[in-house]
Amino acid sequence: MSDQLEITLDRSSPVPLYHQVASALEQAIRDGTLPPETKLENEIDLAKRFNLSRPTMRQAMDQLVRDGLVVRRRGVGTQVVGAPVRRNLRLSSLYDDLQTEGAVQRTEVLSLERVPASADVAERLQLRVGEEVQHVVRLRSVDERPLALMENWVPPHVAEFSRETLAAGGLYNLLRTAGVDFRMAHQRVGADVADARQAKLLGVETGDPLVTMDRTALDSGGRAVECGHHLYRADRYSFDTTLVN
Amino acid sequence: MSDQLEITLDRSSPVPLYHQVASALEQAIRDGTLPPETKLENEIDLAKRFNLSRPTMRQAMDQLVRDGLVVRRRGVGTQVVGAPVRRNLRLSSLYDDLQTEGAVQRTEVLSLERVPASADVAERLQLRVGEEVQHVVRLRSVDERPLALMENWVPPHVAEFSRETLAAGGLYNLLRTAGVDFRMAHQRVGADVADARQAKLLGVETGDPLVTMDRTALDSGGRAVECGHHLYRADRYSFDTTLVN
DNA sequence: ATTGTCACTTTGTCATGACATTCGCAGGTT
DNA sequence: AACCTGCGAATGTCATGACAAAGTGACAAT
Repeated sequence: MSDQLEITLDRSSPVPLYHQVASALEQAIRDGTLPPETKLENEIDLAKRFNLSRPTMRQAMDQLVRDGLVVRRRGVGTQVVGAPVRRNLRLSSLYDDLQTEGAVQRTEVLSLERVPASADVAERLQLRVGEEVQHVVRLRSVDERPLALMENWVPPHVAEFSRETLAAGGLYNLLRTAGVDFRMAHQRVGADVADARQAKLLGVETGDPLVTMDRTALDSGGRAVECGHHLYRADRYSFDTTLVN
Repeated sequence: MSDQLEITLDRSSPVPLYHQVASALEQAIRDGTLPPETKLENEIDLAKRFNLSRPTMRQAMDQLVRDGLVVRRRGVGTQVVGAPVRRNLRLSSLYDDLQTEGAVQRTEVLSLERVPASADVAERLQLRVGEEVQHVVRLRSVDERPLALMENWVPPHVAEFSRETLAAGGLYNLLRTAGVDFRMAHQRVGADVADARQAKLLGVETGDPLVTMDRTALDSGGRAVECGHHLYRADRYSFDTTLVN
């Protein structure tokens, strides 16, 4: 019921107050300071406690709700969810995801060339069929074990890159430093089985299951700047999501 | 740039204003009234036009951003995204998803029994291992072609059901009428290959790829009320998501 | 014992006002 | 011609205030 949370807010920081509060609460929930089923104080009192207005407090709670950490009920209050929460999918690309988990990863560029856009790629990137695009195939390994076979297409007017820069920083980082700022991605997850070539590269047997992911990334102008078709070893990767009403 | 949108708001309706506006705009975008790349009016003027306050207008825009329909840039404005947008994943269960698309579907209950909870199920439903749960296996077909093999577990204290009610309305509808109100679900999507039994039921060959989905649904109290392990034919089903910064 | 009513609490919705931050552009300076 | 500066425009953040709707529990009436 009551919580002796110690949250210090920095009003001069460029990071918004609602985000500071939400992050602090998220951490408190994840590290057990606020155990599952805990009933939080009401919004008004919480806002008062942190010297915030209620809209700001609500904005923080909204974020927690969207991330699947708490549940709100009108007339009742806000509770920490009962089931353990997995970390959610983000628009950060696999590279960041793994890096933050402290794993040692390596990316090998298998191929980098300019090709005419296929009908599928042209449609996803809003180009004309046959227009030239950069095509890169990479193999990503974690702890020296292959994990993902990634195929991506980028229009030349978005950015140009080389094998070296690609292997070093990950595609998204590279594009970001080239001035592209991602805002959004549409993503489709499915399944397939490995053919002989894919199996050899990924270190599995032909016919083993693979998770497929097709992603189209959009920049802040709403234009498609990159699309990709990725294959993951099904025994070592899956996609988590939280759905909220 | 300018838009001659005809949106009529019903201030006496129980559905919130921001939702009315967001739905109207979403439809305008999907049906082409607001084509891709269109620059919307600024928030202030839009709010004025609909006789709304700016926070309410912003709340509507927020929803469009989360659904991946528009992109906002500070100092610039709001644009409809350039790439075609697929409809997003919702907490509605497959039954509703397909029903709204007008397909003819049939659900066959293959098995319905009470079993002791396995370690995995117990953890997902926050029960003790060995505690009794209802276990149901269903085969869902669309247009007489099998699509999904679904295995679900529900604690007895949540709801009781029979083969008839299950086949009729879908699991989520059934639980809803039993007084359960879903708020949230955690979901993991992966891949596997069909074994002989699964292949026979789904009408594919042994070794064909399947999309796997493990979902745990929570009610408004944040307690787990249902979990499931589903298998979908990879050639006929996949999961779409929109990721937003 | 059941039902209905009422008060209270808490979240949901909406309005108004203010200032900060960022982007794009025009115009002037070097 | 290139660079810098300042201005306007648009979204981002935050505060205050108010009422609505829904759940909970106590109490009274049937």
